[in-house]
Amino acid sequence: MKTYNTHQRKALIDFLQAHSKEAFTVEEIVEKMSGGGISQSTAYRLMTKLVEDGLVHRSVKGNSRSFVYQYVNSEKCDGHLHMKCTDCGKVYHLDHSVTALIQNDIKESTHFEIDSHTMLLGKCGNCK
Amino acid sequence: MKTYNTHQRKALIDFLQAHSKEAFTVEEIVEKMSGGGISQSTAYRLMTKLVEDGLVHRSVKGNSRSFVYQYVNSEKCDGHLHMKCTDCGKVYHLDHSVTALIQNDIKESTHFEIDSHTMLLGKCGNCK
DNA sequence: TTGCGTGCAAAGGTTTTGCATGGCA
DNA sequence: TGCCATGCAAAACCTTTGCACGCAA
Repeated sequence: MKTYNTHQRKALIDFLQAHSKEAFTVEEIVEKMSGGGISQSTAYRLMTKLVEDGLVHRSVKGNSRSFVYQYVNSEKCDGHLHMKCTDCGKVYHLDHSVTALIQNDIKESTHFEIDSHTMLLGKCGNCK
Repeated sequence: MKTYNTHQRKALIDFLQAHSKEAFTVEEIVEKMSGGGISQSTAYRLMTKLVEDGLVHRSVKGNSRSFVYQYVNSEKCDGHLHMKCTDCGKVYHLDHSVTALIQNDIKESTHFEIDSHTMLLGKCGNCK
């Protein structure tokens, strides 16, 4: 199955990369990309693929039954921990230094080696 | 607002407690409780309350847009983090002191408050 | 007896899909 | 030119809600 590099696909990836510190619903993406011209169904179809490819992370938005998407290239995320806000779904990256600090705390007391796929859950500064 | 201890409520909690190592969709719960006689709408309404009350944990089922529910009384798990070995699957509990250390590390650098539902992934001392 | 809880069926919101058309390689 | 991607609208899916009745306290 070939994958065409269409205008919509390029525009969507550009948008997500440019706002990689935010998490959006598909509705928001379509709205904010109104200049980029992408339909809702295409957006849904592309998001599914991007999630499968590990370029985008999907999480539940608050207590709703909709999802938010965020550009989080899993290849580039090795070596540091991530935190996900259980309210807004946004994913944050922890510094390597803090990651190392935590890994050491745990290793010293338990001999357990946490890996960086761990997603720390909680509430971010904006949602508290 | 009073809370009546109805037959349906009792039966639902009994069921979830008895299967606290499994996670179910509401559909599955209604089906498996067919003897217990609970309607889907009541099940949804009760699950919402039990999640709010911290007796039940809700998570997304795979890639679907439905949720699974599991009895995980947060009172008994609060205050410390959990680690799951990706090799043997065993879940370990971190000491309060180490938990606090980690929570502080993160809070100081990011204002993010991690909660104890977080499951730290990695390899335990036995599996390395 | 009071008023919250329940069940049914209908509504609601989000995501997926069928089909004809468009456009990349 | 061949075939995947797109857009539209309709369908599907899961969950929530309105309403009348039932039942716990």
